[in-house]
Amino acid sequence: MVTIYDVAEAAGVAPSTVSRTFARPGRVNADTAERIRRIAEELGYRANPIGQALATSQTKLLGLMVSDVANPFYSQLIRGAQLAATEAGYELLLADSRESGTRERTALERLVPVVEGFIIGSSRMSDSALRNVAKQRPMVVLNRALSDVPSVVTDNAAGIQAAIDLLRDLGHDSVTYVAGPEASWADGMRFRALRDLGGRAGLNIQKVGPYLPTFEGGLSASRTLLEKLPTAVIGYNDLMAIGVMHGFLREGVQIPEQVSVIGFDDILISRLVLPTLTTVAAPMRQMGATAVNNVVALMKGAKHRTGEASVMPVQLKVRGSTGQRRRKRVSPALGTTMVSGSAS
Amino acid sequence: MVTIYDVAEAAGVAPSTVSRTFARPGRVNADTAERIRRIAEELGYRANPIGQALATSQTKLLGLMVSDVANPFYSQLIRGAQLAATEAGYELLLADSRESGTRERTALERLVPVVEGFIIGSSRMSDSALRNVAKQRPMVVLNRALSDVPSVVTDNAAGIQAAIDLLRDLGHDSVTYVAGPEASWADGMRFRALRDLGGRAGLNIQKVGPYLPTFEGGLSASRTLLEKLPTAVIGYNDLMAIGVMHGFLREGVQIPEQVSVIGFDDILISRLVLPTLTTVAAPMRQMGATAVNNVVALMKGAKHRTGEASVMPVQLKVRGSTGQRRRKRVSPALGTTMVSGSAS
DNA sequence: CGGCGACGTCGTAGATGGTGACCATGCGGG
DNA sequence: CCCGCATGGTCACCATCTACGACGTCGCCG
Repeated sequence: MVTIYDVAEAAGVAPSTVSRTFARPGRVNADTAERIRRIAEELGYRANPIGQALATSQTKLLGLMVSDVANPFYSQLIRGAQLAATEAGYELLLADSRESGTRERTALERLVPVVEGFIIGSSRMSDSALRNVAKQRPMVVLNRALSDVPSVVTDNAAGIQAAIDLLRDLGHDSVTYVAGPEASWADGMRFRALRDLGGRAGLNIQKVGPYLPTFEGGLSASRTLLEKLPTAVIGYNDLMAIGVMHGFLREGVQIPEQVSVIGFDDILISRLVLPTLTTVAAPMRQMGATAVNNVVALMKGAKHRTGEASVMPVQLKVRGSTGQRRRKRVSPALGTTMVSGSAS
Repeated sequence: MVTIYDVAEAAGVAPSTVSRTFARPGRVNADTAERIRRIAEELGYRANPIGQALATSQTKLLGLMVSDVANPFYSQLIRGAQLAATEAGYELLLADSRESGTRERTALERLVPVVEGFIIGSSRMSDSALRNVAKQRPMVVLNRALSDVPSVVTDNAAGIQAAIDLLRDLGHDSVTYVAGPEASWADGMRFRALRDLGGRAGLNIQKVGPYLPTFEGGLSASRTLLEKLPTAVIGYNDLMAIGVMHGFLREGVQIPEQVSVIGFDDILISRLVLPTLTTVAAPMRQMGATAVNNVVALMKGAKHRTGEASVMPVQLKVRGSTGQRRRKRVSPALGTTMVSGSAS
């Protein structure tokens, strides 16, 4: 490893001068700077980020904690965060809690001293633990509202409302929610919104779960659901909704003829399965970017206004998994009907 | 931040003693160590990884470069690498080249000084550039054989052979390969294996591409393919194969009745689309773990034997996207037939 | 019983690579 | 003549590790 000392010696200047030519150009004579730069180039000098980190306590590293890297839900989010981070001159340190609050905690403990700030996507930790971590470093949480801690969330209520409107228009009068992880804030939000808004709309709301927020989780849920055979199901996320669909199809239950299914997130697969999945889409990419930009702003000293969260708009993508209610009695209060959506 | 100096002062010992109690237990009296540990605990002391890194040049960080985080192909690989890394006491620094050799290079430049070793999945850089990087740090490449540089690859030839056998058994006499990125080593391997082994088996081999190794890439490819209407298609990876299938289905081409489609990797989606995708499965998780274990071994001083690569076995998963050839003339040389596989 | 060496324990000091506050020098202008 | 500025050197500091050496104790051997 060639250091500033090597360059300094070769150039006949003091180490600090070499440091300055890179760390604060302009602070050193243009000619000398040029010469030093050339010699550094010849010697193949690269500033050692660790030395810099120790001296300036800037690692140029941002942490991103996800609950499951393999979950396609995070694909675009990570991508968006990546882009924004690179843009801001930061590298992303990715950690995976694998749906466990404990693992999340230990991973965090290793991350925190190394990164300048971080983002926690779908935390499985308690509010207080989270608040505690936030005291140590600038941080932004995703899919969770937490006073005192800046957050980026999707408009769950709006998504649920759109889903309710669609289902009512299709003649449904009851909906079963397939719950994801109990520790997930978004899960609670979605179910409560469904219960409240759905109740207000005269819908009968049921709930099964919790299940793992994966395809397998949805598959398990379908076994329970097969006994009740609801006419409409809303899943915590797309992967689960798809698991439910597969469980139904495997048993000969027709979708959307017998059961309508709606998911959350609009991951790529939702457009690839058959029937294609109706889902509440969130701008994941922007979400990741917004989160990164918010931490960076925080690191630059921006103050977080308590209770304020970035709310990302959602959009209901009506596809092939939802359709007119056909089974059993016809709902007395029938809304305006619409064609069984199979468009994208 | 509480440092060893704070602990040392509180315990009435020299800083070096505190350092030793944590860095090399046993080198300090058991009682003193106990006392220091207790005081450190009380003060909430955590060793600063950056100071440690500077002094020992051990960052406990491993780099993992992928060509696209959003590609589900990497999901299980990343997961496997994660687990193995944690197991070995390392953290994973994930970088994304977004299918660009240039981005890969610059990202690498930022990673290299920080990590102790790294893994490059599906590199888009040249062999020489790669060899150059390998000189700086222990590294393992994935899906690429490179003398002098340890690598972990899947048995592409065996996978292709299995695909060929299946297609011949189903009565096919020509196969079109849908190529992925030109810079992908695996792509070249797969096509060459298909050309050579396929030729030997009396198959007529065509090729279209290159296309992006994504769903969209496969969709584009399908537009070209629709003109030729081959009876059998092998895609560079599952995502492309699924893209091709969708392109075909959208135009009313039936799968597998009119065209058989085979992919590579066996990503989750392959089991979820309809028809389910026949594909060459690789043990991605083990691959990630093996790669990590290999770098770690390398870092510990293990010597790499030139030309030697870890070859992961593959397995052909026959599903619903392949079937008996029906269109046009019947092949003169008909192998042993087998039922149109719709099993898992 | 005295002396010497080995060993266990811990402190001192320097090293890691880079930064930045402070200071010294020299020059030009008012 | 003095002031200010541009420039570059000196040195302390960031948090931790470690080679070396000091010191005391113990045991062994003469």
